[in-house]
Amino acid sequence: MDARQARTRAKLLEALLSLLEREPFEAITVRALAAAAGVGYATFFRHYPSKEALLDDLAADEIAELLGRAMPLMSVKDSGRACVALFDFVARRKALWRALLTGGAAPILRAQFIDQARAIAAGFAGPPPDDGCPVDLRVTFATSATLEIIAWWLGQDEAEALPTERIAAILNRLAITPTVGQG
Amino acid sequence: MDARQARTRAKLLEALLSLLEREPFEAITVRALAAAAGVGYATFFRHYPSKEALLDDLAADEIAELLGRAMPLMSVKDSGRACVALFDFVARRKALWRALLTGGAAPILRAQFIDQARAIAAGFAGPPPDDGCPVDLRVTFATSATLEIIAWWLGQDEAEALPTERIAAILNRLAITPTVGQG
DNA sequence: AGATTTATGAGACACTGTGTATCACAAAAT
DNA sequence: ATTTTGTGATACACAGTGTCTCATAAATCT
Repeated sequence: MDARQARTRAKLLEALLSLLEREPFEAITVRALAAAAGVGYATFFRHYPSKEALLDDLAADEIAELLGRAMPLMSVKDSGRACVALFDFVARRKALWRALLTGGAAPILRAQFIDQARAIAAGFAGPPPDDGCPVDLRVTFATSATLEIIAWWLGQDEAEALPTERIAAILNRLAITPTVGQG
Repeated sequence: MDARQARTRAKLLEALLSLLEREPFEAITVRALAAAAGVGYATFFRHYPSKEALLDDLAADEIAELLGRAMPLMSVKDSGRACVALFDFVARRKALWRALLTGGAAPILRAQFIDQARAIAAGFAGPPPDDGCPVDLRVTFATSATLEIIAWWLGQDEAEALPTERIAAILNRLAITPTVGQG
């Protein structure tokens, strides 16, 4: 009887996704979540030990897909293109990412996403420059710029489109160059 | 009878500071806090409506002092110097800032600090460039680089000193220049 | 189809943490 | 010395988590 289990889990994931469009993660109680999924309260704990575990499950899917899209671009020496890929990906579930990345909502997942973005940036930034700085500021910049632009965009109206190509050009010029500064 | 009240509040602030060195903000219960301060549980609520209010109080002091130090430097067109001022300030209470800025510990205060740092950076960055990018990436970079370096340093041993002058030079060259890129 | 697993729904329960109210006591102020 | 006011201790209502039990419905197997 795996079909029923899978269906219940799908209902729970869907319910969380739906509730996240209206309220932050912390404000969602397991009872409300179960009710929204049309599932018994105790049933929830038969599938996930806690609310966070459900979020992790959701995030794992999301991040796995993110990796699948960004990875093929990591060999290309074009940071802007990878950022555009990130934008495109996030755009597909704008409401979800708004809930996840803005506000002090879900620091767990936000930290996960930042780590992921950092790893991607580091991947195609290559070895760090020997400029005496303890952290690779090129990676710092690529990551923070990407996140900041996404955050800005998440706050805009639905209609607003990202000026992705222009941003890509700026990032390519600024952030990921063989050496920091005038290169 | 103001002296007693002030003393109690001081005890509470001190206790929070002390507890933050051992556990994240969320893990600290009001009961433990009151006990650590040698104060009755209900007494806490006579001074602060919630745990967050106490944190806000602590943050307000901290940020006010931060402003007093960084403000005088905002007219100077030297981002590195302001960053060094930030470093020096954070260094005075390393344990506190480690608890506040690292991990997913206290997103509220972390967000406050980031906003503050952003405002400072924007102050001496001047008007944003008209490069079509919706956010001022110079500010983004100055803020994130400063935070990242601080975060790195907070993870180091006590003895480790920040290479402030070198970082200042890098920041001056990279981030806050009249126009983005090759200037 | 009928018997047997197995997931589910409903509700009760213990536990923890928050925030409020009460009362007696101690420390100030007059 | 008396009044005022902050404090400590305790009890309480409330909300949310995670566990448990039991009857029921669904899926699997013969």
